[in-house]
Amino acid sequence: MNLRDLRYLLAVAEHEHFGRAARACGVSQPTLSVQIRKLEDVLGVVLFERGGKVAAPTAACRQLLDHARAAVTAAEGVLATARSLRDPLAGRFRLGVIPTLAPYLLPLVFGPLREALPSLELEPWEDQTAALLERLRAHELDAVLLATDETAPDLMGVPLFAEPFLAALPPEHPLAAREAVAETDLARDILVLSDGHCLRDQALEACGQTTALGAALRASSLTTLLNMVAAGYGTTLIPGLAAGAAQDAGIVLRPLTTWTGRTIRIVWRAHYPQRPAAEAVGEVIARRLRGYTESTAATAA
Amino acid sequence: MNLRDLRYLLAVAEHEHFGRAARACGVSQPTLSVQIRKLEDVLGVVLFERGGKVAAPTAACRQLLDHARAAVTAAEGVLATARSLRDPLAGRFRLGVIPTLAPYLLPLVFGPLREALPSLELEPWEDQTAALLERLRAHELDAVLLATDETAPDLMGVPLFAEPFLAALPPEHPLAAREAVAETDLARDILVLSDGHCLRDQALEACGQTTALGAALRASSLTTLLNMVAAGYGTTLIPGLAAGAAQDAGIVLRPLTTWTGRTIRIVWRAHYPQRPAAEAVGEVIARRLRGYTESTAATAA
DNA sequence: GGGTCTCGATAGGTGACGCCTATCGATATC
DNA sequence: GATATCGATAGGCGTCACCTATCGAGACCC
Repeated sequence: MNLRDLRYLLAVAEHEHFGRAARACGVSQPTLSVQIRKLEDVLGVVLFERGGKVAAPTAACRQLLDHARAAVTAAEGVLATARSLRDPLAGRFRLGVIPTLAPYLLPLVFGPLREALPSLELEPWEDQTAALLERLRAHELDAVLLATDETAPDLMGVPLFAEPFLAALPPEHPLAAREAVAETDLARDILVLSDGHCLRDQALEACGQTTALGAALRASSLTTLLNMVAAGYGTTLIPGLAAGAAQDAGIVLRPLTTWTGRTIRIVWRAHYPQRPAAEAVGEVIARRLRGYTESTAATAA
Repeated sequence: MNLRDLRYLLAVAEHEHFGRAARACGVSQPTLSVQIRKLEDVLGVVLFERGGKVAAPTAACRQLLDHARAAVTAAEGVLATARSLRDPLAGRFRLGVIPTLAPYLLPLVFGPLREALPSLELEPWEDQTAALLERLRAHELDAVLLATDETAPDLMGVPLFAEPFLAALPPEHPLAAREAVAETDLARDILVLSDGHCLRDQALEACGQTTALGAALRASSLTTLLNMVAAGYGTTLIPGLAAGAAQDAGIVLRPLTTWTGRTIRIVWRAHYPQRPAAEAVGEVIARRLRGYTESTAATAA
């Protein structure tokens, strides 16, 4: 049994006439006769009483019509839904973003994304790199924004923009008097985020060390870290996009004497079929941040 | 797009694996790969993300699954319903019966019919011959029980039993003293049913006349007629199966000197596809009435 | 790190079947 | 009785779903 057969069944039942039903179906009358006959054989039920003025649906046929109609309607639902899903730049797009980037980047790019990709429903998800990659591989995210460089054979991605690090100092800190700060100068009293944040490792590496002040001071969020710096507990490196938040917290920012920073990439599964969507999202973000990267690079120079 | 394609779609989505889904569908893995690929082309949507450990349904695919499931379920509903309707001796059977027969025959045959054809839901419909034939031709009845002999090219039927006529007399009527009554003796004061009842014409014909007592006395039902006879307004001919009711009304019954009666037939449309059901119903009625016809014939003789 | 296994895609061949046109037989209509 | 209509049948044809065999990519494992 076939969807086509059911369509034929419905047509003949509606027109009560093989010829007209055939015309409605766009086939010849013999075709319809044969197919209905086969359907009757398959079902083991006589569907129409022929020979009178009309081809009258039998009682059995009438009992089947509702099911047949439901099947045809559902099948058309498949086609209609598929048509509405056809645009790869439409639908839900779950984007993972690391916590040291999300609060500062998303407000900048939400507007441009909505404007450039109006049918794409962006659903941000904030988590640390490892968790994001796990969810990405589990098909629970469509793409992620990362600040690390590692590659994997099952993933691919493109860099979007370079984000400089800035020295964050309490106003009364001796280094605050300088125009620019050397990373190694921060090493003495640098505060870092807790384990799992990629920014933690990057800040430590920039300062040329692998341990920082006591674990008790490890902040679990960048906001906490900024507040701790503002309170005079130490210094830190913050990503450039967080500059506004840092200044709001009463922190002095200084560029580093040699440019240091991280590169933000968008990453997706190698087999991800909606690659155009991921690339489009990345493109919008990169375009929005293009001017920013150049200006901060100029400031740091 | 095809029901088969939707079944394949559901299978792959469920197993998240082409090979296992193919085994579940009873086809080879290449078949499934090709068909899914074609379905993706038709829908314009990528359904599965291949290449990882599993063939993961895409977001678009998941949105289509409900529709696909509904279509497949409805199609299976068609098959299941058809299976339950396959027995031609099952289902609703609308049987038209003339009013001078129905009240006396149906109580006799209901039991045997239910016993012999337990899956047949008998739905009686009582009306006069012309109305019954109209409904029969309009497919609103499956068969009718008639007492007339006319045939039509679009109808067919078989005789079931012969029903004798009996003279119905008021107890004080002069003819009540005789063993048997001649039809012509009844002619003087015979009462008949109103227009449209076949029994009216048959009674008049048996008496060799075309008009009866004044139109005002024409009864619209056999029960009324019997009550009028019992009240002494005149005589009449009644069909044998109504004998019990007539005696209950206090009427004297006498056989006719020469056998006279009507033949009850079951009639259906020539193209009626459930002919076996009609024949089976007729057969049960005929068998139930076989002894009856012989015994009354003996009585009359 | 090269052999092995698994998975899905591809190639080529085959049979089934849905479709067509032409025609028939039956029935209704004039 | 001639004509028109309706559904069934016959014969031919092209598509397509299916198969087996094979490939290429990726994971796994001594």
